[in-house]
Amino acid sequence: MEMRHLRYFVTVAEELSFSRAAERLHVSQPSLSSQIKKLEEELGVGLFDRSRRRIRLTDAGRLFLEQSQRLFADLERDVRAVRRVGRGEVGRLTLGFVPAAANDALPPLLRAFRRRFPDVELSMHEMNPGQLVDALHEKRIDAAFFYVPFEDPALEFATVLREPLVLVLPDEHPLAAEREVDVRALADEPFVLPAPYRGAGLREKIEELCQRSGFVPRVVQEAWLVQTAAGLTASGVGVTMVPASLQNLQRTGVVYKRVRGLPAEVELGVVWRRDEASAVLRSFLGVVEEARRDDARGVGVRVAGAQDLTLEGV
Amino acid sequence: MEMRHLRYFVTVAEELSFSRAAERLHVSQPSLSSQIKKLEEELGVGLFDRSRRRIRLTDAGRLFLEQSQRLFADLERDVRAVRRVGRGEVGRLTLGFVPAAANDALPPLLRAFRRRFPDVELSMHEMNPGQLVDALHEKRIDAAFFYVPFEDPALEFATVLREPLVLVLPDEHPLAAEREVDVRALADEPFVLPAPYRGAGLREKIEELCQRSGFVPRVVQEAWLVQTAAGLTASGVGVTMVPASLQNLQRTGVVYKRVRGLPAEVELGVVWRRDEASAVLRSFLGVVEEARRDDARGVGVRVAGAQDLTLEGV
DNA sequence: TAAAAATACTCCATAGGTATTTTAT
DNA sequence: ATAAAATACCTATGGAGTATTTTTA
Repeated sequence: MEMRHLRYFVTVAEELSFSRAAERLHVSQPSLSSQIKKLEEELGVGLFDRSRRRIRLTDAGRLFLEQSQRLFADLERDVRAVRRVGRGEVGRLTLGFVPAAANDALPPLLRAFRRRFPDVELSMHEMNPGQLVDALHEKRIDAAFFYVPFEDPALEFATVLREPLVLVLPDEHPLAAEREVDVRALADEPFVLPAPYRGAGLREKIEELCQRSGFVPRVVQEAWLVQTAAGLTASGVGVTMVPASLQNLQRTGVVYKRVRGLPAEVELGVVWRRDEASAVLRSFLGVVEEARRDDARGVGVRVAGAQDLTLEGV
Repeated sequence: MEMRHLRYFVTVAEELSFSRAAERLHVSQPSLSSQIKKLEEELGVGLFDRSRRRIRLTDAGRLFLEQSQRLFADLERDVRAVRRVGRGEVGRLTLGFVPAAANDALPPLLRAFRRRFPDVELSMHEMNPGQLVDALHEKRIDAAFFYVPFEDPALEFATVLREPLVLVLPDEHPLAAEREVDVRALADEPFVLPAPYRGAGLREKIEELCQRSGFVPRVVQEAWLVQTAAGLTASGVGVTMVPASLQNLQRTGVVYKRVRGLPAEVELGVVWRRDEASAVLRSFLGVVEEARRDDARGVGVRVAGAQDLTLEGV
């Protein structure tokens, strides 16, 4: 039995006329007759009573009409649902992120995604960068937000937010009086920095930037959260560096300073499995990409804005 | 979209291999690939992830697999139900009958029908012959039991039970002493008979039989039920004639006598609309026909049996 | 390199069309 | 007599086959 047979049958049953049904179906009346006959033969059941001039449904035909109509309704609903899943409009997306991402980058992205894809269930998981990489490999999460670049043959990334690092000093530190601090002044300072996570954390980015400025930071203390690092700085353990957006945490006892001569910025990225084909993930990456393009109008604006706010704000 | 596409898709999804699925479906692998591709194009949705050596279902494919499997299960169930209706194994059958039929003919027929077609709902309606004919024409009932032959171009009938008429006499009637009564002795007797119903009742049969014996019965009283007629006979209003099976109503005050020279029997028949094609009715008529054939082994046995029971019993 | 899917083409089964007959009112 | 469905026969679309290439592990 083919769908065609059901389509033809339903139309004839609705019209109670082969000729009219044939017209509606854009086929000839004999073709229609022949197909209905085949259907009846396959079912072994007469569906129409042709003994009178005007055909009528048999009891079996009446039942089959109901069932076929329900089948088509179900099928249409099903196809719609499948198409939505295919377009990544429904489903589940599991995201991991480092706490710093939740501060500035994530909220507008999630808001935009929720608005465009309200039927995707979001599941958010805060972890450290090492855990994020493992979770990606083990498919416990679909995408992760942490600091990039991060090289892994199985993973792919895109930059979400680019921002400069700012120096965090105890407020009674000698350099706290300066408007800007030269990077070379930091060579002998004791540093509080995040722990390294096989290349996936902020620690590696900061060390690399310092190295490009000609020194290796002397780490006296490690802290997982940048907030903790700032707290330790306030208590005088050492200086630290945080992404500019973290200045929003108006912590007392510290001052934020732009660093003159620090050559680059850190990039928060979204990372996913290269071979992942999930439509929901594609939807999400689409939203990320679009947000990135909107911001591109002012990479400057946004980054500078954050930076300015920073430097003036504290 | 055709059923073939769904069948093919389900098989590939179950096997997770085009080659194995093609084997199971008895088609070549390229045909299968091409049909699946068409399906994906029509849906606008990728159903399989072919990027790895072993194909996998996409999220949309996984959903579509579930839905297609459910569709096939539904369809199979539906077809089974339609076939049952087509064979007249389920449905509703509305029967009408004259009270006399309920006495002897109907119970074994209904019992046989119920056993063979337990899922047909039976609805029984007791009426007089005129009402039965109207109910048939107006399609309020599917078949009726009353005395035949009955000529109506729209109706068809079959004999269910053939039985002789027996004479009912008040027990102190002069003829009550005889073993058999000669039909000519009845020419001047006052008769209590059922009312005429446009040819559909017992009245016409009895009158016809008497006429063949050379007299017109003098009807002094009409009674709808033969039971009533027998009651009136007991109170001396007149004599009557009833089908032999009615003697089972061992009424006091009357005696039943075989009539010598009465040329024929009356036939209880089942009557239905000639153009009625209902499978349930066909089922019922099939059971009736089979019972008739079973009895045929002894039309004699049954009729004679009833007759003997009659004549000895009272 | 080997196994599996995709592509290129060829063929034929059958859905569909045209002309006509049959049927029911 | 007429409108509608069935029948007979022909056409051609597209499903299926064979041979081959492409892809992935």
